[in-house]
Amino acid sequence: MYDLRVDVKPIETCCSPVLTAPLDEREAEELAAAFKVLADPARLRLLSLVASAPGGEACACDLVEPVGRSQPTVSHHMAVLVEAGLLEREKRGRWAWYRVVPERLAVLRDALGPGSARS
Amino acid sequence: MYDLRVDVKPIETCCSPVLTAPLDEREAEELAAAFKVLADPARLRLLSLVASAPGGEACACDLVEPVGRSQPTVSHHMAVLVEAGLLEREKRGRWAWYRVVPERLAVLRDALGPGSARS
DNA sequence: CAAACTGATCGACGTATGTCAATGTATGAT
DNA sequence: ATCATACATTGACATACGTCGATCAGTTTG
Repeated sequence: MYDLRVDVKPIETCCSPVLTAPLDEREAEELAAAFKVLADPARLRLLSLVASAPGGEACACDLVEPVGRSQPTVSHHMAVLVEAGLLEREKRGRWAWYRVVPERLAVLRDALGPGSARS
Repeated sequence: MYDLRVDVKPIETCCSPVLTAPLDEREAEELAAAFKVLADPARLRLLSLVASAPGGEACACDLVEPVGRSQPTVSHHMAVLVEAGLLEREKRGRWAWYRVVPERLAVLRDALGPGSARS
């Protein structure tokens, strides 16, 4: 069950904070599906690799080696991240370039509660 | 593999933001394990039920029916949440009372990036 | 002590998921 | 056209995980 299109369209429309009110089953399933995407080491590493790449974008060809997985596995995870709205893919020639969608991460962060008191 | 004690002791010591620098395999595994705990609808509902309970605490006996799972399943999920440091358990007589540990959730939220600009 | 109740543990089962090798499919170069 | 490259897709496999029924353990009441 990899149909993790967690409502990628309305990027602000999701998930009241977990601590505010009891979630119903539907809300909980959506939020859980979103967190499931982040609940894998390879995907977290790929996400952070793209995020910290020069220019904010990274070529898939530069991800396979640092993440230590096979090329098909990387391709699989990138597809999951794109489908979840956390990454954008742009194909240039025979290369695939990825960029993070920070607003999407922000939605998940906000679901964990009110903004933190950062120093 | 339910050994999800994601370093429950040093509650502030975890996980540089995903977008800041590339995560190594170890960091990624820890963060992924933490998110995995949140990546289940039943656990999210239990968490939100406890969070929004009067007095900030809830008895396990009041969670089984609203979450729509069997008693053993609820007990299992509560154990996972406690082990991850997201909940505290206190046994009173034959009842088990749970309280959320907001600092723990804050750590995960911060891992998703800098504090958001809430309106 | 016996009975009742709350919650934890165990065992089993079905499904989901991460991984890779093999293969397919565009795109660019010779 | 032919070949090489970059990435996606497929198939298979092992493991992880959510779920429940049955049972166990501790506590309170009669």
